[in-house]
Amino acid sequence: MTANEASTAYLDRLNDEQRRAVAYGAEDLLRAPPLLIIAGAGSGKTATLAHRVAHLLVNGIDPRRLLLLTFSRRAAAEMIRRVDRIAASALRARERPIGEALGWAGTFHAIGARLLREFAPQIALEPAFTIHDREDSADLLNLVRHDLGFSRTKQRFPSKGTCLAIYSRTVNAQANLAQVLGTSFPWVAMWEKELKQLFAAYVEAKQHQCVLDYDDLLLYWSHMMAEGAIASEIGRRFDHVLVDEYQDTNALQAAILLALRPRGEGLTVVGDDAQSIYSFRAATVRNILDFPDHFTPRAATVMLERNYRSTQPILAAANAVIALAAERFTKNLRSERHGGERPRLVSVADEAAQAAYVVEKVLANREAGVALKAQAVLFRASHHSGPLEVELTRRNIPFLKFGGLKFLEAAHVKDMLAFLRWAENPRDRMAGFRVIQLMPGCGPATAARLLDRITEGEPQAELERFKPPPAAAELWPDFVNAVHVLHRRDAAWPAELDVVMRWYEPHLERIHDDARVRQADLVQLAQIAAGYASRERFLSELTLDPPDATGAEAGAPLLDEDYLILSTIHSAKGQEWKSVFALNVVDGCLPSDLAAGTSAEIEEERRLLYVAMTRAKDDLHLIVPQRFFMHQQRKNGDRHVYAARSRFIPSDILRYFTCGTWPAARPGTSEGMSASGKPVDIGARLRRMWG
DNA sequence: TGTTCCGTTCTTTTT
DNA sequence: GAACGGAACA
Repeated sequence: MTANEASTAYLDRLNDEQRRAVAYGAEDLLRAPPLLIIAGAGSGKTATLAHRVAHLLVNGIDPRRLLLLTFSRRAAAEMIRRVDRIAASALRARERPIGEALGWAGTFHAIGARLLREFAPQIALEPAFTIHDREDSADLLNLVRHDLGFSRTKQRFPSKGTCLAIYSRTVNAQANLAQVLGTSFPWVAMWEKELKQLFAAYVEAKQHQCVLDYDDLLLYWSHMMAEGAIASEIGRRFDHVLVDEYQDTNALQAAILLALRPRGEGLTVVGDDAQSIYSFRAATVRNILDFPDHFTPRAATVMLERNYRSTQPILAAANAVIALAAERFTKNLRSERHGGERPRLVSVADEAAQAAYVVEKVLANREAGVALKAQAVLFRASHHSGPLEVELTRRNIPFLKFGGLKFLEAAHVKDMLAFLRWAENPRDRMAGFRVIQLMPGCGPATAARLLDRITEGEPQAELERFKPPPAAAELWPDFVNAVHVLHRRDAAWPAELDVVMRWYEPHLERIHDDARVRQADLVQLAQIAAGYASRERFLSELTLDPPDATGAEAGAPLLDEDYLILSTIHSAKGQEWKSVFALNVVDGCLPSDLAAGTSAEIEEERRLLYVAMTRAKDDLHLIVPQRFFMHQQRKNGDRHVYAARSRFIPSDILRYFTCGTWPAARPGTSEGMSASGKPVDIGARLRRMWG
């Protein structure tokens, strides 16, 4: 079908700038010059990108020749859904959803993994490689650190987590170690020589074990793109490459992209520098700023500055917050939605009162017809929602929490996955190391000894021949048997998971007192597993796209029900809700005092608050607990800390907010609810005199 | 020699 | 609340 037969009514729904972005390069869509779209919060960014994709498809671009790089799997799925809808209205007589044929949509890491498996033979890589998540990588690094004797140094050597962070930043920022230590980790700079040695040994260990970590997926891909023949083969596969959330990509990802489209033809990137919140992952705003100048002639830029999401007062407050940023590149957004109330800045006594406030307002909203799903509670760190979760559970309010992935980090889930990964790749030493130590009486030394034998000899024979410690003798045959069943692939997928589960059950009960609770997680794991075609797909995709939400009741699928959204601000990116509550808008939480080191870090925290505020459509509440609980204060132990309103909301922008305390001091005021018998908080009033 | 247990330390955000 | 390191125990 050609464009002439298709309806272009979808273009009429867009504003001028959006339409320009969507139809850019119309003269010759196969050689469209590079395009940068700067899309402010709520400016219809996703819609614009989806329209551009649909527009390309409607105009005859083959969906299989389109590469769509998104920030998360969720974003990719949403994009495909929208493209389908738009294309459907344009191509009336279509047979099946055209978006489904968009085979190449996903994160940089997921696409990298897929290309690497395919091109493995050409780059001397074992195609059955397994992928280490962050914890696995840190554990392996720790083992290597031990072997090199760095765990027994006189002065304290950086922890495994710090080592991994240094390694990761060096790789992703494409910088050298000394540079990274100097700017980001000055307190461990004296270990440069040892770190270099450690990383060399780490790389060797990974290669020996046929495992790749997250960074390797990009690093191998990038090196593969340096090989002219392979690079042009991969580049030729795609007519168009579109990248979402470009402000949160790093130097390595930019290098891959440029290698993929050296002249920029068919390249579209979308982002907003005011929403860059991933510099801790080495993302750099330079990618988006320098993009136009990478090409001759320069890439075209389209700015989307009309906000369709938030009411004018909400946007005015958000603009006021971001206007105080030290450095900005985009102008203030204009709201297309007039009327509405100013956002509320609410003082509450402590975190318990904060939870009570949220629950009360959320329920009131629901009474007024706003579904729970249309309301979200956002916070800086995953554990900030703890007291609220308790309160929601107590009052039987269902919720879904995004961010702070605890499901895959739970020991029992990791145990099961390690068993599967070890079967998939017997050289994956970390997996085997973990599994063997589940047997009673087997510690690190026994596990290492057995793994050495397995690597040297015939794995199955060595496993049978091995003389286990007395404590493990009884359970040993079952163990050997389970390993063999999986290794020989006697049971089909996902039945293999049952085999592992049957083997694991007695160990679960022996190791954990709360085995029953954990058992429920494993049932959920089995449900997830059933959705994947093979063991290999399950393992890779679970590592790269972990389930990002956890519910109140483990396992209960909440699909049709209504539920409140809880989310870290990071995980809330790209989303919107009618009502938004931001927790702990106090110094120490936002900005987090862990990120208050450099001014660049502070600026990123400011953008975080901006991102949180711009998620709201109609109704926004920023909550300021006067007192909150801190764990393990240095020397003094746990204690309550008196907090101040976030420095990102100084007095001179308070006029953009409706300020108040809750519960209200006197009945009959605008906030007046349940003031029954509460003491009048004179102190709070006095503080407000200066607020 | 290797495992388990106990006390101490530190706790962000995520592919 | 878990993760690490050292000490007691098999």
